[in-house]
Formats: sequence, structure tokens, C-alpha cells
Amino acid sequence: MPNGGQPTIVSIAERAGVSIASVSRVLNGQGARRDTTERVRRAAAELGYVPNAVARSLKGGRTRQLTFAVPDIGNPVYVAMVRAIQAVAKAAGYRLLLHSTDAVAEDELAVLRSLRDRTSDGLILVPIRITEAHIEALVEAARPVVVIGSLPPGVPVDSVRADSVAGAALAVRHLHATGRRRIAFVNGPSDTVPGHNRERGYRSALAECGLPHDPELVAHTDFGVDAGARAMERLLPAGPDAVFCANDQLALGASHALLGRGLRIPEDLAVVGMDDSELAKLGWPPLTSVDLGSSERGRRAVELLLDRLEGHRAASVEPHAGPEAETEAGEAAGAPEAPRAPAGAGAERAPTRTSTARPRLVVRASTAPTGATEAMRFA
Amino acid sequence: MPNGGQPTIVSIAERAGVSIASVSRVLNGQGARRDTTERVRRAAAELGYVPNAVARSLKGGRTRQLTFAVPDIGNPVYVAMVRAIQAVAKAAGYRLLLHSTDAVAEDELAVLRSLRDRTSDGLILVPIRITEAHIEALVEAARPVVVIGSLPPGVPVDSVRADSVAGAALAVRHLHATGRRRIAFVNGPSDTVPGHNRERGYRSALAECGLPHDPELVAHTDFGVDAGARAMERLLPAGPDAVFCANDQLALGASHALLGRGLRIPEDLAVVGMDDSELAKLGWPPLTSVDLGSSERGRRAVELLLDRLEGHRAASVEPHAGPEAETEAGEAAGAPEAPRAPAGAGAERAPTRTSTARPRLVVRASTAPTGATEAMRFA
DNA sequence: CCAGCGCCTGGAAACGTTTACCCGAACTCC
DNA sequence: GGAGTTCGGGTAAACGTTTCCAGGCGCTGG
Repeated sequence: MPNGGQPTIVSIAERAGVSIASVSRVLNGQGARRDTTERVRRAAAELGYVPNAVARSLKGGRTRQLTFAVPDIGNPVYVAMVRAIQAVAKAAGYRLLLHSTDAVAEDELAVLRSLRDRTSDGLILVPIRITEAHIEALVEAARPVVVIGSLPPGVPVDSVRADSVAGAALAVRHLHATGRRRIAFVNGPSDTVPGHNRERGYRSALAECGLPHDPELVAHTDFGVDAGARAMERLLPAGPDAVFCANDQLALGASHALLGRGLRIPEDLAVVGMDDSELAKLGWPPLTSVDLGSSERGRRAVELLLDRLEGHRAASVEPHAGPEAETEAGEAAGAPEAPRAPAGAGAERAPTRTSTARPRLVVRASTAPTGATEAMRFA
Repeated sequence: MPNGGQPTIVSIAERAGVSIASVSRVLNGQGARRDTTERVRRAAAELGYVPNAVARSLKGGRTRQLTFAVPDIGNPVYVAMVRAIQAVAKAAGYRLLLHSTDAVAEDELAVLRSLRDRTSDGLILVPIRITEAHIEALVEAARPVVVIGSLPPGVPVDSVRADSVAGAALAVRHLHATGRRRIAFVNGPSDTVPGHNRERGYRSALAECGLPHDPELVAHTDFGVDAGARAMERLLPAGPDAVFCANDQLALGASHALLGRGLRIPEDLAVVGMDDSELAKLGWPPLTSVDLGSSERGRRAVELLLDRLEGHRAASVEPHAGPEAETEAGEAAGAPEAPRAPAGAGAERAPTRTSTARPRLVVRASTAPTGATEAMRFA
């Protein structure tokens, strides 16, 4: 026993008095004579045999491992994705490798390149920003990749997006519908794709509602609670009666600023967050938030990936029972994108697919139109 | 190119006109003649060679992968651990495999057994409960394992524990010190080790403070926000002036129940949570919470594991600069445990190590002694 | 009864590395 | 100048599987 004393296919073959080929076949459920099967089975059981996954991977060329690379595992949105991805992967017999890029682009590129070390069969990447280098690396990736986020049109890579334009509009319309007229907006960094899109959604919904666009009511900031609080402080002089924040952390920060000043939510100001993360329910008052489908995006991403890996079944088979069932039709929504992959290299490569999650407004107490309503009780 | 067209050590050897052995040596930094080295380097670069990690693992008997198995990735405590573990693992050149046991014991056992498939070099396990079967599986684990949680004395497995007894006492003493006299307690399930320990800490601190133990003030429940809210409702008739909750989610739930009834925090009731997760800062009012060192436990766990794997350096080297530096001495605290491993099998196996994180109270607005204090601003 | 056809089985190659072993050349030291 | 030493590099084995290929045997059908 030169290894760790662990039995191998060879030990079994010896013990059962058959060849290793037969052992392998029996263990993989190929046909074999009754007594061969039995002898092998028994020997394996007696020895407590467990197949060596590494050897198997080497031979088979696949590891049954998927990599999920996120900027920051602490972010509730990504946690939701990890959760969904892990569940699907596990069910499909894949292990999940978690990688944190710490929001540095160079690290994202490194992950893409590291696909060539054969460690995992595919990658789900959440990039912070898409640069030229990203696109190049994506196109040349050695294994299937699914991007969670928006890709420029024409890039032949599967992706899953959130529709932040529609999401932001949803929030604004809701606030307008509940009687708010001076709707502030705390955005994240505006030089990102989602940042830009949220701004678009905000503006267009304002217009649609017949509200003027007042630059005094808009703040850009980093993500984070403290940033939200500070931004809120800055916006207060402009006299808003509602605030829409680019994510729940910002919204909670804003709430803190308001409550700290003795203002009441929603009586004095309504607050809307985005992502409908764990935090929304837990905040006080519970936060109305736009669900951009984090879990769903995670799930869709891993399904797309598995679909590429497993040939042509596995994904998109189940009806996805559950609250997100409505978003089934989310495909092919929004933008006029998803062109065929340029007839460059592979020729028979399946066409690139883009899935867009449909946003959904979750109303809670922080935007209740009157005082203590139903929703106010909690959650 | 029967594989995927990816260059192997053989392609390099051909191109450089040397043997594969030389290629391997050069690439692994072994000595070689100047021009050999150069030729190999160049060939590798031109071909864009990336070593096949699987083949390497097969030969070397290690994968440079660590597994972290948690009951539920959604829990902020585990998120903190994942984060810490991922960071340390990455720095040490290991990948992190994340496994969710969904809090089912059978799955925990499965993970332990699956260690034999050679997929990862070691395991960090957070069990929900330790059964006889667990202990057996732990002892027979094919690879090093570190348990995050309390192990019965004598089990020869490294572990990292939180001192919930001291933690609970810390909370109670703090509440007493700020003038509270009827301190309620919302505990999690009491048939778990931590559940039992928190109860012990609660009681002993009450006694120490000269407060009577009133069973009417204690509730057991599941974890979760709603559970916390319901428990709080139940306790209210007993007339508490403070409540200590077994984790932050429960505390937030309790807060919701209180605020929903128009009670003020901390004026009418003080609230203390546990874990000092993300949520504590984000709640309203920001929650005083007992930090049981989630990140630190994660970090210690992976360090212990790496220590076992890498022979005898790597871990416990750095001074762990940062706020937790004080907990350095946390070892050998608490209980009279950590006996030598029973002189059973391995003989020369390094002694089992147990590390205990020292709890730390983080005071925020939810327990401010008077009205609006410093801490109230937000934090 | 014999040819032929399947089903099982075993041998051996292959996946891509690392590494033990050995051999040849160059160098050093007497 | 010859022997001993050192260094570098090549050959091949090994890690544990899966799978291709052939061969053997038993059966069926003519």
C-alpha cells in the first residue's frame, strides 16, 4: 500500500480474482456476468473502496467541479447566488469552487486564464466591470463561462442579466403611485453598467410620471451603509419625500440617517432599496425593495453552464417550481441583443444565450402610503 | 491534439528539443543548464502552457483544495467564516470547495466519508450536532479535519470553539451594568451544545449579578427573524426591561416585535444580539452584540488545517494584526479539556489542538443606558 | 454438427505529471 | 593523464482510472 493504504481498483481486482477492466465496468454499471458482478461488489464493499476522483478526472477530462467567482462573498446578493448555484450544482453532482476576486479586475482575468489548468469544468463569473481585456479573455476561455452581468452585444458568451432599467423604473413608479413627488435617488458608482442603467430607469420613470428631473435629488456614491447615510444627509436639504437607493445596504444607511434625525419612515420619507436581499426584511421599518432576482440569476447561470457541459439536456427541463416561476418568460426580454455568435472559430458551437431576470417589486412598510398599514406589522 | 489542443509538457519537450523530464524540472525551478532552461521557458511561453492541475494532483497525491462544509451558506456567521477561510486559503495557494450540508447530519457524515475520494486535502466542518456516528467518522476521516464547534473531550480532532458561556455572561453583565434588572433571554434550540452553554452563561451571570432566575423570562425557539419576533411577543407579559437573544437574527426579530408595538429601544427595552454579524450594524437601532469571533474562528480553523497539511510551518506564524489580536491568548481558555490524543493508532500524530475564541462585547445604540448617546448616532 | 454471432473478459494503452535511476560528459585533483 | 566526482539530462515507471481491442466461450440456427 504505497499510497495511504486506500484500496484501489487493483486491490479489488486481486481480491475478486478478476481484471481491473472488469472491476471498472462493474463499478460503472456496465454489463457483466452475475457472479463477476457479485464478487467485485463484495470485494469493493469489504475493502471500503472509494474511487479516486482525481484519477477519474484525469482520464475523463472533467472534474465535475464548477467555479463561481464573485467580487465579494460578504455581499448578500452574491450570497444568494452562491446558495442557488450550490444547490443546483450539488443536485447535478458537481462540486462548487468558490473564488473571491476581491473586486480586482486583474484577478478576474486570472480566474479566466486559470480555466486552462483543468481544475474546473466551467466558470460563472461576476465581473465588476467589463474591459477589453475581459472580452478577449472571455472569448478565449478554455472552458465554458457564464457571465452574470451585462455584456456588450456580440460577445459570444452566455450571460445572465438583471434588468436594472426596468427595476429602477418600478421603484419610481411605485413611489409616485403612493403619492410621492420629490423622489431622491442614491445611486452607486455611475460609471458601471448597472449604475448607468439604474439612472436611465429612474429618469425615464420620472418622465413617464410627469415629474421633473432635479439633479439636486441625485447622489452618486460607493456602496455601503455609511455611504448611504452620508448621501442621504447630503440630499436632505433638497427636500425629498422619498428616496430610492441602488441597493439595500445604501437604503439601510439612508434609513439610519433619517431615523437618526428623528424623521419617520414612511410618514416623512419613503425608502426603497434594491436587490431585496436578506437585509430588506430585517431592516426597520422593513424595506420595500426591488428584487432583481439574485437567486434566480444564480440558478439560471448554473443551468446555462450545465447545459453547455452536459451536451443538451439537464437545464431548462424542470419547471422551476417556486415564487420565481413567473420569470420563466424573462428570456428574450429587454434589449435587441443576442446576435448569433460570429462565424469565427468553432463553427458548430451552440448559439450564445442571454437570460434576463425580470425585476419584481416587494412592498414592505418603508413605503406604506398611510400610517400603520397591513404591511407595517412586519415583513 | 487529442485533448483540447492544449499544450502539454510533451509538446514543450518536442518544441524545445529536450526530454519531458527536463521540462518538468525547469518548470518546477530545479537546476538546469542555462540554455536548456531558456529553451524550455520560451517554448512554454510560446505555447501558452498551463500545467494540468489534475495530472499533478494524481501524481502528487494532493489537490491543493480545501473543503468547507456548513449547514447553511445564508447565515451571516458562516458567511464571515467563508470569507476568512477563503482569504487564508487563497493566500496559501489553496482553492476552496464550498459544501452546504443543509443542516442534515447524514450529509455531514457523507462529506466526511467523501474525503476518501481524494478530492480535497482537508476539511473544515461545522456540524449542527455531534453524534456518535460523527465521532466515529471524524476519527476515521481519511484526511485532516478541523471542526468548528465543540467536540466532546478526548476526540482526537482539531477544533475551534466559541466560548458561548462567557459570551452570554458578557451580555447579561453588560445589561445589568446599564441598569437593567429583568433580563429576558431568547435562546435557540436548547438541545445543542451552544444552546446549552448560552443558557449556562445566562444563568451564572444572573446569579453573579444577584438577579433571580425567572423561567417566565426565558424562551426557546428556532433561529430566524420571525421566531425571534414571536418569542418576544410571548415574553412581553413577564415584563422584561431587556432581552438577550442567541443570535442577531433573533434579536432583530425581537426588535421588530417591540418597535411594532410602539415600544422604544433602548428606552423601554434594551436588546442584545449575538455573533455581531453584518446585521447588528444594519439593524435599527444598531444592535449591541456579542462577537463570538466568527471570522477569527474561520481563520484559526484554516490555519490549523494548513498546519497539519504543510508539515509544520505556515500557520500560527503571523501575529494576526487586527482587532482580534487580543484573542491570541484564547487558547487553553475555558474548560479543562484538550487531553492528549489516546495512544491508539498513528502513534506519531501531532497532538490534537483546540482553539477557543474569546468573546467580545460590541456596544451599540440598542443598549445605550440613557437616551441618545454617542453610540446612538450610528455605528 | 458446424458456422456464426454475442456476450464477457482480460490485456494494454492512455490521460499528463513527477521522479527515481542511470548514463555520459566535463571537470577536478592528484 | 587517469581516476574520481559532479552535474545535467534522458528513459521509464508510477499515480488510478477508463476504454479500445481481441480473444474465448457458449449459444443458436441451419
